[in-house]
Amino acid sequence: MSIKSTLEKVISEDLAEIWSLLNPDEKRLITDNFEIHTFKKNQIIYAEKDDPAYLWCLLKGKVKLYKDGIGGRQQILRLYRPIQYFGYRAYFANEPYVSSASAFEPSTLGTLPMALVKSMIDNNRDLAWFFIHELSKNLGGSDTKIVTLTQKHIRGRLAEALILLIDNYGFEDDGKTLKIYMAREDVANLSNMTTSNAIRTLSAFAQERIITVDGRRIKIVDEAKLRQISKFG
Amino acid sequence: MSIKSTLEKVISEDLAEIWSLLNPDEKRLITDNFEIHTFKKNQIIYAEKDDPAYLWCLLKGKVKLYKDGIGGRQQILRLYRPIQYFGYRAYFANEPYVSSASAFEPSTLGTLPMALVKSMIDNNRDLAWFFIHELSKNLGGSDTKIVTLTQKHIRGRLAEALILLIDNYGFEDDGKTLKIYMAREDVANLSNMTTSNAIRTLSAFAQERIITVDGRRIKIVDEAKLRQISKFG
DNA sequence: TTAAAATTATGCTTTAGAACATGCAAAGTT
DNA sequence: AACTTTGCATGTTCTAAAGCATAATTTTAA
Repeated sequence: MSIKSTLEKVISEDLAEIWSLLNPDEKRLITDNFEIHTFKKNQIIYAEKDDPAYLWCLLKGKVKLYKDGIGGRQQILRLYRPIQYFGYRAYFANEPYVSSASAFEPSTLGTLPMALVKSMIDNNRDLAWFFIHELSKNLGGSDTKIVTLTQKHIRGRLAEALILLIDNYGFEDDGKTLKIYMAREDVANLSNMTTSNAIRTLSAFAQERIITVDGRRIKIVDEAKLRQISKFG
Repeated sequence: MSIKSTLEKVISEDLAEIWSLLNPDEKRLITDNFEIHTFKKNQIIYAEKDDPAYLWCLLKGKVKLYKDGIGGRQQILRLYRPIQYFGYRAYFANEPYVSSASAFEPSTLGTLPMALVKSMIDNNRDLAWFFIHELSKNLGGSDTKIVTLTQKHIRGRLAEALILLIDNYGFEDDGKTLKIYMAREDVANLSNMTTSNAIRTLSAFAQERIITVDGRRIKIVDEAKLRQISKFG
């Protein structure tokens, strides 16, 4: 398939959520300015303190948004799956990025210049509402995360992280195996704990028959128990 | 002064930031639907899980946005001063409140029905941008808070909280005394620590001549040192 | 294929900060 | 004035989780 036809296919099929909000002129503007980029596993898409210039659209693969903290400790803030948009917050806030984005696995992304997005929002109230809604959802999520990450104990935080992975990436065809295969270190960075404790606590959950672990393959055996631990334990 | 003229004065003078974005019809809509409410010290304005119905505008006093966590532990998420707006996020996200708001001291607030705000955003792109900008700033702040509250040590967290108080409420005329007088428990709830540790660490800072403490009156003696502690130690 | 590096797994030690207890002092209340 | 409540201060104990060390396993590279 030619690059041109791939682009049109990608844009018309995969951008569905935003695409349906646009008129023909706007659609034209997008196809003319949309650029496809590919990233290798662990490749950085943008970094904290960079100036935001593009709206990023994840078309294929998985992306993590994270923040580097003290002593190399990293906190994963959000996970993205196709088709989701990110990278716009800092532009709207008129400030540099406060977090970084990198590809979890080989990924394909599209970009649109934020200046273009801005002018389209000016002329399309649905698009404005799309971003108001996204920002509002994310803000509620971050506010909640502040409390859970600071107040829940290790088991509760890990259980919550596993549930987040279920909700974000779902299961393989067996309906049990998590459709994401991440290093223990990333599990730790998601749950605000050290790698050692992520390993220890995963082992404990396996011993308790809540999950099974085979390398990076995690099967959820007792999701109800997991939700209970997340809520209380 | 009559209630009516007070209302007009309040609206035209104090709502400046949003007011200037509106046309005469919109201004009329606001004056007709704006309601003034007063709250006593520590009175709850709205609570987590309530359904959001109003845009709140703080006209006088101080308000804290907080979330109740585990074992009665409370995390203060944001502080408001006149003239600032809040209470709209949950409505835009189409979900119940995930946090509560209460008056720090006797306060005056105004409300506008969110349905009205929504229709005004539909017809006023500047108003849409106002909220996109606010939400984006707040989201960046919350994402940053996730990392500082989970990774910084007690002294760093307290130093950061004090700096937040400086930035939010500033100083009395002497240029040193914090213009907010909060219980040690609230200082603790702002910095993710126990009341005991807030007391201890404030005492330590006083001993080190970084601040002086006289009851709830806190004087910032060495702001540079405070910023240094916030950044590193 | 072998070597090197990274990742996973576990045991042991240390520690930051929570939990608890107690004493004072200030400020209302009767 | 006596009593009660509330908030501040400080010392002591306890524990969840970090830090460290080491080994086994897996992955990558040469």
